[in-house]
Formats: sequence, C-alpha cells, structure tokens
Amino acid sequence: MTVWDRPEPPNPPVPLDRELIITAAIALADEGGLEAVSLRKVAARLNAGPMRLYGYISTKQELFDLMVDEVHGEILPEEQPGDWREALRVVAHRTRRAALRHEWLADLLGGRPTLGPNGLAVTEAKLAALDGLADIDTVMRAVETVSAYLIGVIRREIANLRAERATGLSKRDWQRASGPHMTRMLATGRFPALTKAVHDGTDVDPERSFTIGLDWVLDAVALKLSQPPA
Amino acid sequence: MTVWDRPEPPNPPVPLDRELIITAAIALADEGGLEAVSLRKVAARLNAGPMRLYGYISTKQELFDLMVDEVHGEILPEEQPGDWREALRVVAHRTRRAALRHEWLADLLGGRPTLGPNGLAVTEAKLAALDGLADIDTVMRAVETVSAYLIGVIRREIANLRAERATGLSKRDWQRASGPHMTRMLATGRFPALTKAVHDGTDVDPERSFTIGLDWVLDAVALKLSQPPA
DNA sequence: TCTCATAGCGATACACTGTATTTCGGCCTT
DNA sequence: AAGGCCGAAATACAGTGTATCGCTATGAGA
Repeated sequence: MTVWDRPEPPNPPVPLDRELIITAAIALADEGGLEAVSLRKVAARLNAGPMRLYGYISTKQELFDLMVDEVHGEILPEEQPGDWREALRVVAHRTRRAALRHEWLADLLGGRPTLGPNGLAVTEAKLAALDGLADIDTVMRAVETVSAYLIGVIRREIANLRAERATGLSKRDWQRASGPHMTRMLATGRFPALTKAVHDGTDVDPERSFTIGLDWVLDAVALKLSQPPA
Repeated sequence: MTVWDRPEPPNPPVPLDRELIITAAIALADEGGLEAVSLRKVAARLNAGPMRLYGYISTKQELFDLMVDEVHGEILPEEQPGDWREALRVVAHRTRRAALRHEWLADLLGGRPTLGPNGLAVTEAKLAALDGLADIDTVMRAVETVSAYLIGVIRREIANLRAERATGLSKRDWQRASGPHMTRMLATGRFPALTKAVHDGTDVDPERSFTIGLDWVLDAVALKLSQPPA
C-alpha cells in the first residue's frame, strides 16, 4: 500500500459533548420512537464510532435519563404566575405538550426518579407554587398527587394515540367499539357499564379530558389547602 | 449412522398453550424483571424452541399484553362492595399490591390500552361502581382520572423502590438527600422549596402516601358526583 | 401395508443490539 | 529522532426478535 492508497480520515473527528449526544438521541427518538435510539445510530449521526459515546455517558439508561431531563428543560415556564392554581396548570399543560412533541417521553415518564437539574427545577416550581399555602407535608402530597395524575393521563393519551394510528381507526370509531375485537368483547354482555359508556358517552377530545381531570385534581388540592390536616 | 445412534427425542414436546407461555413469562419477569423475558428463555422453560411460541403469539409485544391482562385477573375483586368509594378503593389497592408482587407491571401500566378480557373487566368494575350516580360522561371522566392517578403513583413508587435498591440507600436517607448527587444539587441553592421539603418534610411510607393521594382524588370525584356538570 | 402429503417443530440464519477488549495511529515529550 | 501515551476505532461477544428452511413423524388414501 502506497501513500496514495491510504484513505484519508473521512471526517475530522468532531469534538463531542453530552449536549450534542443528547440532541442527536432526541432527534432520533422524535423520528422513530425510543426503539430507534441505538448507540450505534446516535454515534453515526455524530460521525463517531459507537464506543466513543462511552466517554460521555456510561450506559444507555443514562442517555435516556439525560434525554428526559433535556425535555424537562422545555417544560419549565419562563415565569411563574402568582396564582398557585394557574402555576400548576401551566406546568401541566407544558408537560403534556412536550409529550406530544416527543412521544417517547410517555414511555419514560415516571419510569425513574427525575434527579436531573431540569427535572428538579420542575419539581421546585411545583413546590414553590404551593409554598406557604399549607404545611410542608400537605404541599408535598399535593405535588405528588398532581404529578402522578400527569404521568398517568399523558401515558394514556399517547397510548391511545398510537393505537388509533396503528389500527387506522379514528378515535371516534375506536371509542365507539368499531374495532372487531371490542365489538366481540362487548357482545358477550359481560361488560354492561362499559357498553353503555361506549354507546352513550360523548367523545371529548383528549385536551379537554386532560383539562377536566386536572381541574378535578386541583379542586381536591384546593380543598386540602383550606382544611389543614387533622 | 445406525438406528442405535439415533438420539431419541429429548423431551416429548409438551403440548403448549397460551396460558403456559404466559405463566412462564410472568415467572421470568417476576424473577428478573421485564428485560429478563426473552422469547428464547420463555421457550426454554417449556422445553421448546423459540420459534414454537410464534404459533401462539405473533409478537413479543403481544406477549407483554397478555401478561398484563393476566395480572389484571388478579386485580379483579371477587365481589363488589356497595359503596362506590369503597369499591374504587379496593380496586386501587389491589392494583397496587399486584404491582408490588409483579414489579414489571409498573413498566407496562398505561403503556398500551388495556383491551384484554380481564383489563376490560377491571374497567367495567370501576364504571359499575359509579353507574347511575351521575351522567355517563361524568362517570367516565371520574374513572379516567382515578386510573390516571393510579398509573402515576404506582410507577413512581416502583421507580423509587428500585432506586433505593440500586443505591443501597434507605428511602429515608434518599429523601433526606444523603445521596452525593442530591446533596450537591441542593447545595446550589437553586431549589429552595425542594430543600425545605426534603429537610422539613415528614417521610411517610409509600402505602400511606398512596392512600392519601387516592383519597384526595376520590374526594374530587365525590364533589363532582354531588354537583352535576354545568 | 406401503406411499405420499402435510403440518408442526427444530435448526439455521440474519440483522441488530449494548458493551468489553484490543489494536492502532498520531501527537507530545524528551 | 525516538519513545511513550492517549484517544479513537475496530473487533469481539453474547444476546435479541423474528424469517426462513428442512426434516420428521404422523395421518390419510390406495
């Protein structure tokens, strides 16, 4: 082999850093879902070999944690309104919208404690909104309850969205039990209440149902704020 | 090769069926978490080749769905108490206990619509508990809200449990921010409300916090039952 | 009873995964 | 100019879900 045959380095190795890796991983996940995120593909986007990433992250799970924290950065509102209720509402809606932008977030939400800086900042914002309005334990319980509701609704909304997409049925049809499976199930007569609900229920769009449920939970919080624990 | 060399079939192929497969998969998941469930390992438990499973399930995702539905069978209470509140409470606690028995359930909860027979039966039970106490839309919203809370709290409880286990810290220590990471984060001063909460908050056991949050959500439901929508 | 078809099962194959280990090439120091 | 070192890349490995292929044992028909 002469000098002339020697292939020149195809790309001068780009200096890597965590932020670049996270951005690439998020882009991949936005396009093809979480399962499209492989260390090889992330590395390829950055013109690097897979092993190179291990200088910046120590495991794939850690990469996921970093992705989640990055999105928590999008969730943090720039300024907090004074009213606690409005503050919690804003964070909730921002979380939901983030999950609609990054559907994979639903897969990760609540899966691990959120200890990243942005995740903690979001928790801080929730706590701060209620700070001083009740004893600290009540405040914590309130934040935990609202957060739990959030995780649950968002997961369900995304799950339904994917199901509709996969079956090609509109939400209306699906809720109306037009799917052959549901039709068969309901026909057994074992689920009278469900049948009635599917048949007579109004179908509301997810945002509205999200908001209603959220308001209920916030009502419950309001109730406890006005009645300190026994 | 003579007849004498011919190896006899090592195990007369056990007649397989979905139930056997599901049971084996659940056993594996109970022992080693979801990621310990591979089609090869499930098949091995049943003295079968991996491909054999594809006669009964068409994809791994489907196996997961079946596992979830199986556990929903454990959740269904044998008899419904008359009081709607007690009925919902029972289902909630049974769900939580099922998730503690099968921690992997937390990873799957809310991830996909629950359309299996047992899953539908659980939904039916929730709807039935509230049937007639308000218009059908209010009832649906109530069930959805409670279910969302359930998914969220359970996920969080399991996530925390795993984190404690992994770090070797007791929940007390972790909540007290004894972890080096948390200590550093709180020391930045960027999270005053969180710091106060961690510092001054009483640590309650997860079951109690679960119950309190649940009661709040049920209070919210009670409120709406007494005030039909505008 | 002998032959043939068929169905079901195992083995093989493939493309890919996360990660450990090894190898190599270029730079810096002496 | 030589040697050492460090970072990146290549290789390696054990495993994954699933498609395909080939055999074998059984049942049907003649």
